[in-house]
Amino acid sequence: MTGHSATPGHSPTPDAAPAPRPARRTQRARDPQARRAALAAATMEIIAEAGAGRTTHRAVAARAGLPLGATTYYFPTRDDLIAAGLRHATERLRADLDEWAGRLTAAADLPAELTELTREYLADRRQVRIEYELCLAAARDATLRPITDVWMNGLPAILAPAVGPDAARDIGALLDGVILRALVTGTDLDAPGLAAAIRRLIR
Amino acid sequence: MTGHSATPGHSPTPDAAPAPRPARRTQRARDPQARRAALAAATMEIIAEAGAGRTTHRAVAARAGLPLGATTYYFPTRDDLIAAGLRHATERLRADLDEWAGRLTAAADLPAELTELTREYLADRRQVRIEYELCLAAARDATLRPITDVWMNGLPAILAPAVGPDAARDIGALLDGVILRALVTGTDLDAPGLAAAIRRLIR
DNA sequence: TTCGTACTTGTACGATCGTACAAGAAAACG
DNA sequence: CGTTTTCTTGTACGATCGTACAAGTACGAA
Repeated sequence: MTGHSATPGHSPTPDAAPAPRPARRTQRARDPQARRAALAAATMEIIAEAGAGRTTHRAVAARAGLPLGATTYYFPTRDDLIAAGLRHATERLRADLDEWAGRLTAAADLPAELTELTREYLADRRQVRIEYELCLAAARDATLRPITDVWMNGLPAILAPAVGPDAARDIGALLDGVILRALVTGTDLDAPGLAAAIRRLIR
Repeated sequence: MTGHSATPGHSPTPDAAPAPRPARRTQRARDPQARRAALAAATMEIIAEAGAGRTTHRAVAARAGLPLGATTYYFPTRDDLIAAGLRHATERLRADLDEWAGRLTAAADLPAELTELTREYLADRRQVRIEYELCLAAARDATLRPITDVWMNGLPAILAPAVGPDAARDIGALLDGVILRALVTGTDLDAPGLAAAIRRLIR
């Protein structure tokens, strides 16, 4: 994070001499809800790129194109900021899972369809990284655990009606591991191998 | 990381006035190799507790009971420090895996023994956290990937002779996922469920 | 023993951080 | 309309960071 580009249009000299004539200030149109969402989305991106531990108010502000004060107004502490970014990521995951539920219930060959969905999920490694960043953050900070509920139980809940609760849980764990390995090695998914493993777990 | 305890016995006033009389300085006995190892071990601990992104030279120095300059002498940049900590963690993992290999080849019931080993591995959550911290760091920085080799291929290599390469890989991924889920939820392992899943993956 | 190298330690500098806050502008409300 | 509240923005402060370095000590080679 050496030398992050300056936020355009803001104070050119942060710690300068106090100007006795403040003059007029321009503000943009207000939309607090959208602003909060934009900040959460920007935070999510920074977490994916730099990691939760290296995510700062200033980096988020620069990414969102907003002044520093905007981040601290909506998320006063760094913990607030991180939590918002992670929560935003799980909301996106929830949306993905809704699509998964639809395609899986309509699929003739469930293991094949699940494998294909995994392949598509792996296309955006940045998104995947955040999920694991969330896991690590939750492992360290128990107050974040409610956010991980979607991640932990989302897929098993979808699969359980079709394959039973035990197999659903096993497949969920298997997918977590497979995705993690693809993430670390940077390699593509071994689709036939995954489909075969899923079939074995079903029975 | 607010208010980390001061390193004992060192400079009481870091940025003080320059003393014209430096007086005598005491140094402890030298053992560069041991020092490097102690620093790597301390780094590993800090990574487990604070995360790789929040690991600093100063925190490591304080943990090791050494002056700041000791950390920057052996690991000049932060990246060097993190890499050393992660490498140290994989060396410890390698030692664990050697024990795993012995017990697994001697086991009458491989799935049961593997489940028991996993249960024991989960006893030290700090160690587990580092492994996943390593995964995330490697996912972001490709130069760290060689360090992850033990983690990725260690267990499958042990299992392959007994169950074949495909099942070995699947079981490795399943275990990664199961461990991750236990880490995040903070719950204990579902031993019977895991053993059953392993058996299904073997055939 | 002398010398050179490797190591130790304390200190320093500039950058960046979390967080706080005052001054103003928009919107909500009466 | 005026007032109150909410939001915006720029700026500031003290702490901590990565990194560099000079001065000094231990130790192996000669």
